[in-house]
Amino acid sequence: MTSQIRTRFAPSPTGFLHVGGIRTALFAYLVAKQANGSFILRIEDTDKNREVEGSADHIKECLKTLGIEWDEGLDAGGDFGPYIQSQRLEIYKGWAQKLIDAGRAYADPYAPEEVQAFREEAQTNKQAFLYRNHRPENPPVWDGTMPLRFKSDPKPYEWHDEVMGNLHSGPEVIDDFILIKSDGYPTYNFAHIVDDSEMQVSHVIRGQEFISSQPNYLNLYEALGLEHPVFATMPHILNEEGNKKLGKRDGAKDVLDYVRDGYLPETLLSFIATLGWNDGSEQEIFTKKELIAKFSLDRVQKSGARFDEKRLLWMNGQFIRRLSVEELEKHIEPFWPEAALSADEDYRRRVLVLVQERLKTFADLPVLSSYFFVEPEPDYSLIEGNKQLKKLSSAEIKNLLSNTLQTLETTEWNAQAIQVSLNKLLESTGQKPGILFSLIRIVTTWAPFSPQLNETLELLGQRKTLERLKQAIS
RNA sequence: GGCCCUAUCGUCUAACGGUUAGGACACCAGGUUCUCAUCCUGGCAAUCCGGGUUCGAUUCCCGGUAGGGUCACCA
Repeated sequence: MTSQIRTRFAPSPTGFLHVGGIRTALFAYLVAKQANGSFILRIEDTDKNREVEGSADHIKECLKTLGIEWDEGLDAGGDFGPYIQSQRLEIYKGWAQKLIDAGRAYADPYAPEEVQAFREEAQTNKQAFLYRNHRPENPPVWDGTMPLRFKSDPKPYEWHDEVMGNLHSGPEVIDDFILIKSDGYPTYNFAHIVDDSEMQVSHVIRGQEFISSQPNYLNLYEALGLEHPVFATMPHILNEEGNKKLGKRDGAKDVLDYVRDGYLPETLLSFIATLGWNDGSEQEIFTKKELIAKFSLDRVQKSGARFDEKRLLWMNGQFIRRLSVEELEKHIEPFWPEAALSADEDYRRRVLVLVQERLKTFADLPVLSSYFFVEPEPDYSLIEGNKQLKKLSSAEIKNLLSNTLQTLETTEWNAQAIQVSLNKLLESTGQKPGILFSLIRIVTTWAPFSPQLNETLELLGQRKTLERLKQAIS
């Protein structure tokens, strides 16, 4: 008998997937993969009011984009389907009937307003609300039109959590929660336990918001006669201010937005994994392969971590620099400036090589490369704003540029020869590189920054270089 | 308010009783014959507070404080 590791990611289709959700998915994925187990994708669509059209597809796309692939569940099949909760209603009813038969579930006869009144009363008394304080003595037979509640058996619990360690609670947190709503759909509290059991999930990995209902789940597992899986609770990812969990309102972005903004999926993976986890070494950046090999739940931080975009940006630069030209070309495809699209492929590749180490995100490409493809608009503020150049008279500038023009006209056009010529110019004009090179750089690119001068000119080509010099002189 | 969880540089974190409390991001300064970026060097910067336990506490215990979660016919 093998005890296979089976983890799942079970989002509800209520909108986009932000980094917090992705991290939970990633960790569940890593736990499964490193043990040669299965990672399951299940959709928890038991709240039809909150359901957002198309979110399931979107969730799938996010996971695929980041390379978090599921072995079982949506689109992947498996022996424990269906993997969409709304298609499993009969299964939940079956389990619910068992509880009714065992006297562990009963119909909730109150009108919503009545329950609300109980709740407010508790609030007034500054107490936590417990439905079971109002448990009806002779509940009606459940006919499906009323909510079905769990008849709990309050008691203290101690349990282990792979991330949080040993946790405990008193009987006062156990309550008669709803198993099946009056619309016939099960609640998360009921459905996930049934599903995890039926799907033989070995590790339940989820966010911190469920930690306080854990004792209730434990109580239900007992009533159902089920062994509970291993639990692992992930701390929240906090917003930039660090004062609450990351959510849409804090401008939490869709993971795919980061990809659209020029971040590599690999960066996102490494960044998200190291938000609250490290392997104990001083390694800062991990590939997916390394994560699968090195990840462990017991090294996940217990406290929430803030999402630091600066670090993400740095990390993306690191990943971009590791890319081969071919990989870079593939990823950067959608980011080329308009004018580059008609340019020669080989030429574009050479531009890429030149700017690669300057890219923090792919979105930086246009600023970094446009002057290779279109004639730049002269921007004299670049000269006037330069501490050294602004001291020169326009006659002096023209003179320097004329000398440059003359020299470069007879220069063999490769980076090395260009550098030799530039060095000669330094000597003949008696100028410092800070003046001469800056000047040439500016009038040939009209950009605030560019790669090394000789390489820039080489790639720009002799014809364009000379043209731009002439234009600057006239 | 009840219950639960958490607490190391600004940020992400390392140190499972003994370290000058380490690394990374960010920031600052310098270097790489020009800019920007990269890269290199250096700098700034932390154990929430108070009690214990101990020869010795970032580490263990207790109490504060602060932050977070939860108390739905949401997940």
